[in-house]
Amino acid sequence: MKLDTSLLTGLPPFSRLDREQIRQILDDATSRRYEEGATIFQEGHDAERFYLLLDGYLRVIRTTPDGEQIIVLHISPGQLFGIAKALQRSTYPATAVAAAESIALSWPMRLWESYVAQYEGFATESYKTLGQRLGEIQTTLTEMATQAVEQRVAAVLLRMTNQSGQKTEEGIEIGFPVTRHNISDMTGTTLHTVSRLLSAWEKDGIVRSSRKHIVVTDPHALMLLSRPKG
DNA sequence: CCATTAAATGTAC
DNA sequence: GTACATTTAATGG
Repeated sequence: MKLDTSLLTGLPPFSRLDREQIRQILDDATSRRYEEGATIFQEGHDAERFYLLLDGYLRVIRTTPDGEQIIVLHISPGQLFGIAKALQRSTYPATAVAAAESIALSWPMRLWESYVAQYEGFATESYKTLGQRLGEIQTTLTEMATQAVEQRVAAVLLRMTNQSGQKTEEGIEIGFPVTRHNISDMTGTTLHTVSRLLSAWEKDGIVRSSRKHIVVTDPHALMLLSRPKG
């Protein structure tokens, strides 16, 4: 399939490139669709390709030695992922799973160096998003270590609405399917506690939820809940 | 305050 | 009907 150059034109890693350069990059790329729940690549496997998410949402997961899954972060459309080379790694540091049906472009990892060398701004923009992710991971870890469960869950809901929120009549809806179990993986608690919190918040008119689907109807109230005390 | 256990109810395929 | 999501109560650290 011939891909349109408008797919990449506005995106940070390619923002300083002209149409012809983008055309070349797209001709190197493979486009693929992933079902909800499909694994794009696995932690520890050889990093053969790097990716750009065009549509959908991904969960990036790490598995602890005792088999527990931690959701490290989410990837939104327009972001590069699986860029192991930027981390000086030859294997993927985490597993990427499609949280919703998704479409991603990918390139052979050997092109990474050539893009970095050849295209102005590609490296700096990529490292910028990498740095932003590290910051996000760090604040998540700090929250996990210092804040109570209720505050962590509130913070995670807010982060997901910021990353993928879509306005509806009711409020802001998280743009991909999320289960209580997913949220418990993100916050280091249990699905039961998440269920109780969401039920309580629903009664207070802060959220509205159904199966795999959450709408935040009162973001300000959640913001207050994400802060200690209260 | 929160995890665990267990049981019941919903909901999608 | 099966499988999975969600809720709720009970119990204990």
